[in-house]
Amino acid sequence: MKRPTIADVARRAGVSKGAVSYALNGQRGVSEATRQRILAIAAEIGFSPSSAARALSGATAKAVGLALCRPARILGIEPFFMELISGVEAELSARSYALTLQVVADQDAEIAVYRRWWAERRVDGVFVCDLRTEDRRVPALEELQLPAVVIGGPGHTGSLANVWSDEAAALAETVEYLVALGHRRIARVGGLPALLHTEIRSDAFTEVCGRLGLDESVTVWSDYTGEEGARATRRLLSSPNRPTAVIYDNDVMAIAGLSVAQEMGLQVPGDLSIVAWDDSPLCQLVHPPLTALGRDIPAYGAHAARQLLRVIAGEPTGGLQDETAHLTPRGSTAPPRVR
Amino acid sequence: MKRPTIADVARRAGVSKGAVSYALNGQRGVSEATRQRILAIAAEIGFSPSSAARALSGATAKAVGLALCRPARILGIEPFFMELISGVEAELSARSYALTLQVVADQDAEIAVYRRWWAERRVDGVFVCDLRTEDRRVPALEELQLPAVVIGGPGHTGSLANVWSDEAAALAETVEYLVALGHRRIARVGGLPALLHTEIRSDAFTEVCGRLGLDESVTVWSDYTGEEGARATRRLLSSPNRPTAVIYDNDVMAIAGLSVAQEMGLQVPGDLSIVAWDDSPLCQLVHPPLTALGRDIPAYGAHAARQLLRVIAGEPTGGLQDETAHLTPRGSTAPPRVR
DNA sequence: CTGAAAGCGCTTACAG
DNA sequence: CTGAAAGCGCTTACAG
Repeated sequence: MKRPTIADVARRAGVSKGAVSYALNGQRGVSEATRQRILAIAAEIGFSPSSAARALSGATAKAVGLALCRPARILGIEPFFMELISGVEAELSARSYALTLQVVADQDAEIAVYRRWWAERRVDGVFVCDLRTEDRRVPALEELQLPAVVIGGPGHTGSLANVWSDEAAALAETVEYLVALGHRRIARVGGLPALLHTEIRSDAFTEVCGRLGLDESVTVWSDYTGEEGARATRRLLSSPNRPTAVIYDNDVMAIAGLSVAQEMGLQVPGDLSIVAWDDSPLCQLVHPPLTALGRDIPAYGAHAARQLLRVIAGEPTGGLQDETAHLTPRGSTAPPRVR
Repeated sequence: MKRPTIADVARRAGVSKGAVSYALNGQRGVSEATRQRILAIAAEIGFSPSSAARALSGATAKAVGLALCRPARILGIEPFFMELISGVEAELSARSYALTLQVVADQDAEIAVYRRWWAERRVDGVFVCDLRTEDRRVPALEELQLPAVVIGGPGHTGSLANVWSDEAAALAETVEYLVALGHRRIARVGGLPALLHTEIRSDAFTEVCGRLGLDESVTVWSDYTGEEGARATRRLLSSPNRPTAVIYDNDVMAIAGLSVAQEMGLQVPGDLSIVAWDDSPLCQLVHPPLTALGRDIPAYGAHAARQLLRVIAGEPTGGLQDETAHLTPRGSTAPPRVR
């Protein structure tokens, strides 16, 4: 089946190829009546302009890129990324932009992908996830002048636009809630320490614990996997002065932690309260359902996409603060049982 | 920063653009020494051929498409898709192919996306997921002559190539294992009935239960969500002659089912054995860990990608059978407690 | 083995 | 408001 070209449309409409181009792109240069006739013919013969030809003529590629730097099993189990992608996609496809996805092994590979995409003119811009405090991707993208939006922050984004959520405030709210329930020994199982948002949460945890005089608070580090979350929980619950509440940096580790508590014969929430960051349907699958910090991740992705299209269009764009995660109390938190 | 073009490389190397093209694409027409010199210069100035120009010149777009027809929250919670994508991606990027992702609302929208991709020459081929018994996408793709690989089957794929796994055998093995443990009343919580693989599993379930004389077997339908899985489980466990074992069509429903059993005061596995399809890290997060049917999903994706590249290359390609899921017994299955 | 040239299908100044 | 034409950066027959 031969694909229709702009020449086919022009011939049928009895106009020049230029006129068809103007009509399709909503440019002035054709009368409204002609435009309508051209659009009708294009629809009739199923014409869509070749993205290659369009990109080559200096117009945009109508595609943006997302590189993900996580192993397959983590990508699979974390609902976060797929929800983010869904939201990004919804916004992009409404504007006829395609999303190009690439899984990379490390930052160097990711930067190489950006360079290739740029050289190939394959994308008009990119999203940057999992920002680090010293992130080499930021200067690399600045040097390429490839439009980019960082999904994260605030801070450490150089001259790049970003969308972010106030993680410090969400963490403080959580600790205050646990203290209000009567907890004093609160632990936190953190995610990868190299990630900026982990650092932001850690600093906030230290700050709020200091402010509230919780001198037995402790943070242990993990990597977002269930295995590590379970191990960290075992360590915490084996200490002589074990915590009465644990805040986990993601849902997967929280569920693993719940399982460990049950395995060690502890009642949740009687002996141990559990809070999960990243509220997802997973949190309501377990028994008891987990108290969790959640926000609308597809919307976050949609906002990032809108922001990136703005950068690509050359509009002035800076940082955009998204909603702060809110706490949904469920069965996994309660006042500590007196021992 | 100006992007280097093939002309820049040609000028530096003192050869024609054609020679550079031949050198880059491994074609005959340049001496080996010249080829090496050209490649070195290309690497030095960071040249990658414009994908747009390349696609326009009749070469391939070096991109393939994947349309996903599931709502955001299901995509997020099912590890299957992200693991599949990881595997697809690994294979594609090794061959310098990009993956274009689009989330669609229904089959009509998906077909429209295929038509647009085809008209735009945006992709060289596509993957088809979630095959149905009467699937309109198959004739649509045949008509477009857009290279495609169905991830699913066997059967109902028309003239399209496919990769598939023997779900019937895996189901039979599971039922036989439960019967060997002493179970006679086995129930199944199925996924969406419109999907071919659900039908294949259902037919296999009926067949094996008939063969083994399990006349109290029952299947209830669900939609892969935890909510529906929980509801189906409540219904099953409330019946006077409740099953002693339940097989779930995905991990999420199985975890929800475990939670419902615990909530109803039943011991797992003493009062109820549970088997999950789609073994994923989730199955090991809960207590007890779930006996599950698993296989290597990233590898499945990689095989699908290799198959699609073969179709694109015009090589003869038919159906490719992937490994059959195998049962990993864990703590959620045991002989039924005598009542 | 190498070079000059046509052509892919668009967009966009430039004339009319 | 419309048409003819150049040009984007490649690939690939066609001559030499």
